[in-house]
Amino acid sequence: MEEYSEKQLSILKVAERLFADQGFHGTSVRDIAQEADVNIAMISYYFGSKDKLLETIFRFRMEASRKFINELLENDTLEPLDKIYSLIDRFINKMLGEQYFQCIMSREQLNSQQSPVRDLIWQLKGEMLGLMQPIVTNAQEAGIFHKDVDVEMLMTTLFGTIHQVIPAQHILKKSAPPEVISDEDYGAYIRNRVSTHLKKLFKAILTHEF
Amino acid sequence: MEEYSEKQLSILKVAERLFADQGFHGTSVRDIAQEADVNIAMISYYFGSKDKLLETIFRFRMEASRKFINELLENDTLEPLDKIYSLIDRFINKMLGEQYFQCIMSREQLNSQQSPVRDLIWQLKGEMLGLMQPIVTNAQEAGIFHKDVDVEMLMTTLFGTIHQVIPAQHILKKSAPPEVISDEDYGAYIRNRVSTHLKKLFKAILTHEF
DNA sequence: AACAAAATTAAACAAACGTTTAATTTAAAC
DNA sequence: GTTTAAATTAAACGTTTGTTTAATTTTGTT
Repeated sequence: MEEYSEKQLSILKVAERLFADQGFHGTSVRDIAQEADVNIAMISYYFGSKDKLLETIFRFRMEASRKFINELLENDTLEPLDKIYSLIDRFINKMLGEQYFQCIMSREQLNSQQSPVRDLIWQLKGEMLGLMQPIVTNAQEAGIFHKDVDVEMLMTTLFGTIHQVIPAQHILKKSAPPEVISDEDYGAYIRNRVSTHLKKLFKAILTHEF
Repeated sequence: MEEYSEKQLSILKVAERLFADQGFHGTSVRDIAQEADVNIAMISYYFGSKDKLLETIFRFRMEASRKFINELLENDTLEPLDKIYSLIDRFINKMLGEQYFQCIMSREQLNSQQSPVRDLIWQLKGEMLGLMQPIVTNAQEAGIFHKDVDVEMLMTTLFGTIHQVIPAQHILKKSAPPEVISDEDYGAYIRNRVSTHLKKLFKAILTHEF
């Protein structure tokens, strides 16, 4: 909807990184202003307050997530399992492509007192579930997937695994083959590793004979 | 090692809850002092500083986790899959039994700059992996489990799923049968649901024919 | 009872916080 | 070129922050 100037975007970008690295309360508006190379007052001037700044980051990313979800709905020709595979890969790419924001989400979803940000998070998660649920259900009714699968928990595993991968990358990195050197190589290595793992996991539980 | 007085324990308990609910920087020592019904100065007097207080909480819980790991090592008579099942259940009980602390861990592991607390977290995670790795590897060599399983990622899924369940409980609650009313009922319901899900998941990926 | 050590308190500390003010510069419109 | 609005600044605002001080109370020991 709204558009942001370069200066506003640079504030949003810096704030997102710092909130991710140090937490919302661990980051001061002076930190943000300094790293974004703007006057402190500009943050209130543009966004109203520090809280509103966080909210802006969320609305900004969430809008993109909505688009993302709608795009996923258009994969209607694939078979159920391939749909799931496609969904997994897109989720991984999306979430690992905006790791700073995902860090903020990981943090904010833990806050006990409700807030606009908290509501946005669970709203989005609901929509994600609403995306996956019918794919699985349809395949279950068609006899392709098993009946006794807890889709809500499967979604939890999907989110949880990726969210756990983000801070664990420096550990997972150690198992990478020696030819993985550059940051790009490394990003591709992680994506592939998570993708392979999750696809196996989902295929196994959705189609395995018990 | 050290023992703590009732007053100290009450501070630790309150601080753990508040850190979990509002984050470390989102909680003031005045908040803690007030809820624990002690003078503000007592926190510095007992623990040195707010940072040291957090570190104390971590050392306190980690010591228990070490014991927990060592107990797990004694299940040597079970078959591989049952070992895994036992491990899953114990992890769930342990982690859902100290949800406040797990919230703090979820948050702290995201911090980019290293700290004593951060080191402790990854140290413990390494030990957890060292616990699971040989169980799977032995079973793989015995031909009971599949070869192509990424144990490190499996551990990531285990942690990630449970860590994701903690803040998602108010959502997962909605699917509970009507006879689940009390907090205890509800705790048991969640534990069982997560347990069932993770066991299916692990069994499927470890023993499924691809 | 007298003393020493530990525990507890209210008050004060400087530093950092988010936000606002009022003055100034830049840009746009006429 | 003048006028008006928007953007930008440095400085100050009043709180709140974590921590310390110094005085007092409690506790334990002889």
